[in-house]
Amino acid sequence: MSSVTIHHAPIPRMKAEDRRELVLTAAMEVFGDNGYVGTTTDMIARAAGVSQPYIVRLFGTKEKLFLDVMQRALDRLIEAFDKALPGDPETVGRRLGLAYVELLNDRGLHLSLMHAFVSGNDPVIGKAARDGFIGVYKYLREFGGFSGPETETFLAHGMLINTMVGLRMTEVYGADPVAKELLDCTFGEKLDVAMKLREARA
Amino acid sequence: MSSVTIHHAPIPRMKAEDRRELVLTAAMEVFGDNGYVGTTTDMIARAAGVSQPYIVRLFGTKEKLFLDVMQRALDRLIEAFDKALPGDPETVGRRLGLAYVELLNDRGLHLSLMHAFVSGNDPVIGKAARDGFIGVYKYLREFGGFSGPETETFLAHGMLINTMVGLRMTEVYGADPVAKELLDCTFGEKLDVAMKLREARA
DNA sequence: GTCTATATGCGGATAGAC
DNA sequence: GTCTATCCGCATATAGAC
Repeated sequence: MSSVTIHHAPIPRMKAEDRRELVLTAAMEVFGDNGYVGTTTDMIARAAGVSQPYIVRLFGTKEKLFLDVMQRALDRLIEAFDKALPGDPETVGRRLGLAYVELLNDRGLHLSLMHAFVSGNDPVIGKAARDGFIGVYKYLREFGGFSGPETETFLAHGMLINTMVGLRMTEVYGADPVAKELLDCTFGEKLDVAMKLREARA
Repeated sequence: MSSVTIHHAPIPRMKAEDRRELVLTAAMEVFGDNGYVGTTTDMIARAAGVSQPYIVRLFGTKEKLFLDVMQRALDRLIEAFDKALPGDPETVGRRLGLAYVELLNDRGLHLSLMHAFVSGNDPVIGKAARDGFIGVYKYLREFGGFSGPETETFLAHGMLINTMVGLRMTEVYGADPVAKELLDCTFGEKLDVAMKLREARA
C-alpha cells in the first residue's frame, strides 16, 4: 500500500499455499525414509529449504503435518486409481496394480502410508490410518468392481510391495539371487517400473 | 568365596540369562507397540521391572537390543512353521497360516518384525531385516514345498495380516461394518484365533 | 512470509556404588 | 547383578524481530 520499495530478494518468498505444497512433498519423502518418530521437523525443513520453526508455524505441530502428508498420499492414491479404472473389467486388477507401482514416482508415498499403518497404537494417527485404509477398501469394493476376497488379495499384494519398498529390497536385487527371485515374484510384469525408479534415485 | 552372608533379598536377583529372556519378552511387546525409534529404553525397563541403565548394561545399546528382539521373533516364526509343516501337502499353506496367526500369542512378534521391515533405510537394522525376510522366503521355498509365486502369495497375505494388526483394526471390528468385512476376508477361518487374543488383552 | 534465538523436556549412555 | 545419579545432545515448540 504505502511503499512499493523493492529489496533485492534476500529470502525467497512465496505464497503460503505454494510453500505448503513444497513442504508436503519434502515431508512425504522424509517421513517415508525415517518414519513418523524418526523424522525431525528440522530434517523436513532442510529438505524443503526453510527454517525449522517455520515448518511448525505452517502446520502447527509435527503430528498435524504427518496427518496432512498421509491424507495427501491417500488422495493421490485414489486419484491414480480413478485414472486407471476405465477399461476392460477383466484386467482392472492389473491396471490398478500397475498404477500403484507407478505411484513410486511420488517419493515416500507408499512408505509414509506404511508407517501410518504400523502406528495403530497412536490414538490420533492410528484412527486416521484405520479410516484411511478402510476408505481404500471401500473404494475398491464400490468402484473397482472387486468382491471382498478379491479386494483382500489385491490389498495383500499391495502390502507385500510396500514391504519390499520398506526393506529397500530392490537395492540388493543384483547382489542376492534369492532377493531377485522374491522381487520377480512380487512385482511380476511391474518389475521394470519399480527398478527404473530405483535407478533414477541414484 | 570368602563370605556366605545372606542378606534379606532387597532386590530380586536372577541369572543374567534369565533376566535377558525376561527383558527380551518385554522389549518385543514394547517395540511392537511403539516402533524402534518410538520406544525408549526406559519404557522397556519399566515393562521388565528393572532400571533403565541396566537395560543398556545388558544389551550394550538400544539398537543391539532391537536386533536381538528381531532375531528372536524370526527364530520363533521358523520354529512355529517347523511344527506346522508335517501333514498333508495339500493343506500345508492353511496350517502355516494358522500357525502364523497363533503366533499373535507372542505379543509384539509380528509388529516388531513389521517395524523392522519398514526400516530398510537404516544401515544396520535394514540389512538385518532384509536378511531376515529373505531367510523366511528361502525357508518356505525349501521346506514348505512352495513355488516362487505360491511363496509370494503366502507372504503377501502375511503382510496384510501384519498391517491389520499394526492398525489395531480388530479393535473396531464391532463398531465398523466395513472393518468387519475387511477382517473377515483377511483372517477367514483364522478370525476367531485373532479375535480371541484381542479379548485376552483387555 | 520467514528468520534467529532460545526455553524446555526427554532419551541414551556412562560412572560408580552396593 | 542391579541400582542411583548424572552428563550431554537433541527435538519440538515459543517469542519475537525483520
